[in-house]
Amino acid sequence: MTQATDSPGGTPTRYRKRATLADVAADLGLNASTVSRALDPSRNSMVSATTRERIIAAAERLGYRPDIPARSLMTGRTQTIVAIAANLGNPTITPVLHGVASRSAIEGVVPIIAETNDDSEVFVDLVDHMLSRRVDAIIVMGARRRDTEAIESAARLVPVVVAFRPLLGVSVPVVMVDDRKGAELVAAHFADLGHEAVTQLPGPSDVMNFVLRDEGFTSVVTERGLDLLLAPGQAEVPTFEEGRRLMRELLESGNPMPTAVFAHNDLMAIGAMSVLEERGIKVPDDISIAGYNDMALTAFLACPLTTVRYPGWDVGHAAADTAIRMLAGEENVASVCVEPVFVPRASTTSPQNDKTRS
Amino acid sequence: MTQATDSPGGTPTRYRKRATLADVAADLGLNASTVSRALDPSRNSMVSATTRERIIAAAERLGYRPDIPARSLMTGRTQTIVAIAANLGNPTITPVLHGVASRSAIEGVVPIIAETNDDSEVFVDLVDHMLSRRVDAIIVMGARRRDTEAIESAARLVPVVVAFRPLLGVSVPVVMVDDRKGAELVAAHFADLGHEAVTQLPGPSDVMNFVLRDEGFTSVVTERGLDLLLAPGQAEVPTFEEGRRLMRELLESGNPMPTAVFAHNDLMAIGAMSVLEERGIKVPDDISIAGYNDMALTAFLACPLTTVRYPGWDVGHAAADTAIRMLAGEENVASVCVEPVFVPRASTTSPQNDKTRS
DNA sequence: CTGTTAGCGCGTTCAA
DNA sequence: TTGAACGCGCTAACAG
Repeated sequence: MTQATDSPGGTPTRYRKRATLADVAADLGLNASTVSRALDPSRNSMVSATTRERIIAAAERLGYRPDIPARSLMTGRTQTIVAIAANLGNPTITPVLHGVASRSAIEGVVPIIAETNDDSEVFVDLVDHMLSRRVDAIIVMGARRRDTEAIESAARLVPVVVAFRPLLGVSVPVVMVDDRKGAELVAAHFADLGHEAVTQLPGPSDVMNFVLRDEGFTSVVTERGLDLLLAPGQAEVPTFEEGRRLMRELLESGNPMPTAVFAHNDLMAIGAMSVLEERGIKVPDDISIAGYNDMALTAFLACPLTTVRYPGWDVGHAAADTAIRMLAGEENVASVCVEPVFVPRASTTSPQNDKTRS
Repeated sequence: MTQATDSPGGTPTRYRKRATLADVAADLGLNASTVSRALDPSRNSMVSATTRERIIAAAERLGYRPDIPARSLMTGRTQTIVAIAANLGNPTITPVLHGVASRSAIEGVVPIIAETNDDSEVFVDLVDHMLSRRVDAIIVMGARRRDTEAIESAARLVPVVVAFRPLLGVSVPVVMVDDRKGAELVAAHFADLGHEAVTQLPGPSDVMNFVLRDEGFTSVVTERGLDLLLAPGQAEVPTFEEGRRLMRELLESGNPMPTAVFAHNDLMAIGAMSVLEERGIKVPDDISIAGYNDMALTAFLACPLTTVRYPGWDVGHAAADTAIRMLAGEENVASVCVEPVFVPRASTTSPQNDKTRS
């Protein structure tokens, strides 16, 4: 069986050719148009009940399947939207994709999921490729500031929605969580617990989420009269490793130590805690730590993490909904802002004593 | 701006029409075929260098993008493969998708990611839909036993690869991790630690992974002469909640208690540990727990989890590679089996005393 | 109700 | 080296 025999000389065709409308029509001595009409729910009333049934039976028998790319050539729609993420390894993205898929399914639209690895060059190529595929709409979930131009450019051809990572000053609808509010809740929590010197481990400032978290945290900390100690730097990428690095730098800076630290996401928080544990510094007794996102399992860590729940599913659902409404021709579709939820756990408590080292 | 004005009565066309080959050709007083040739790297040698450059410049200027669906009508290829997962919420799937994307990118193939929610009806519909979209290949990552027929049927039309969740007796290549081996390593670890009475919290038996884990664990436990206590039942779905349920049932069964438990995945293991903690039973002192998959963060749990690393990226990469090779016409493409890695952590230790309750 | 014709955008084939 | 004609599978528009 090393040689296929069904085509004399060329590439062996091991796969069955699919039946077309013409095949079904020929089988019944009908015209392809009639078959097309009989098989389309919105037009099958133009076909007599008897021939319609014959057609349906024949289509079934011959294993007919509509050819969506061919159809899209006429209709201009591919029934496809694409969600472009920065990194599928980010657990926070999963519920967002889930929400997108859920809303799309209702419309018979299929989401394509693509990944940029946070590389702007990849982003531009990917958008270009997706336009070539004639996707009906694009949901940009991995935007950085420098991607604005590419987004505006794509938005002249198809509906584009920015979600997950917001972007300011962009002319397309944005679906986001109120990260400023989420960070404000963390700061208020620190203040309520009686902390007086706090700091943050900031994420990269070209991702708007982290800018908003910074702003929200800073504003409430200032308002409540706490000391906002200088951050030890900024993460290049918001990962476990970078959380470790920033916490190490904080400890080794020789600056006054805070009694509470807001890490801009859970992974960084966990990285920070791992450094503290290595050095015998107790969380939350010696230092309180809060994260952001409420990743899976943060409730089951050695020290369950105080964090802010990121309602990813809702974001994805709203993003797909927005795209689909634009696709339907709705004008001036509004941006959407979803509320985060503060989740206090064991990693934060009142300051135990004044061993703030100088 | 509530009314678009560029089309008299119909739907407002707010989006720019894309340029076609014919547009570029007309702009230059050339024929579309020439433009087509000039823009295809494999045929542009048939065009004089000067006109080629004029064409490339004009295409750029007019914003020409190839229309992939239209092209697929001629070539029969859509440059698309689909990965069908049971549940994107499963963190173990993410690296697999990552691997698929990574291998596909090399080929210019774009992976579509779809989700069945472990519903066989959805699975069948989805496969049907993807065949309608003329995807070039299908990677089935969420197969249950009852899906075999649908898989075989699809495999007559396009290359199909089963991955992640293996399926036995299927005529298509399977890319899997040696779960039997992984479970054997867990059992051997228990035996080496001196445990004498062990059991497992099994996942659903219509997912082959769990059958293999059961077989591997059972065989080594028997071989090494340990008591294999009756499992408290079987999880409907391999989740945190089901892990809790099984552990509760084990504790309340009145049967002799094991000193070590193998949960068929990490989520179930963590669920089980949460029940033990509630009841004041210490892990690993009173009871050892092992999981499977090495999910993110399992190293940072209250009690870091002994587990088996699931090399998801490799599985995804190999699955895409297999699909692409089939697509290239390669015959009798072989199945692939990737080796798991045992990861001992703090949740397992030697039995501390004989407080096995009767 | 059904058939005919045309064309979506592209690549292929044959001619020039 | 370039052009013209055709057809992929489908739907839209018009005839009958």
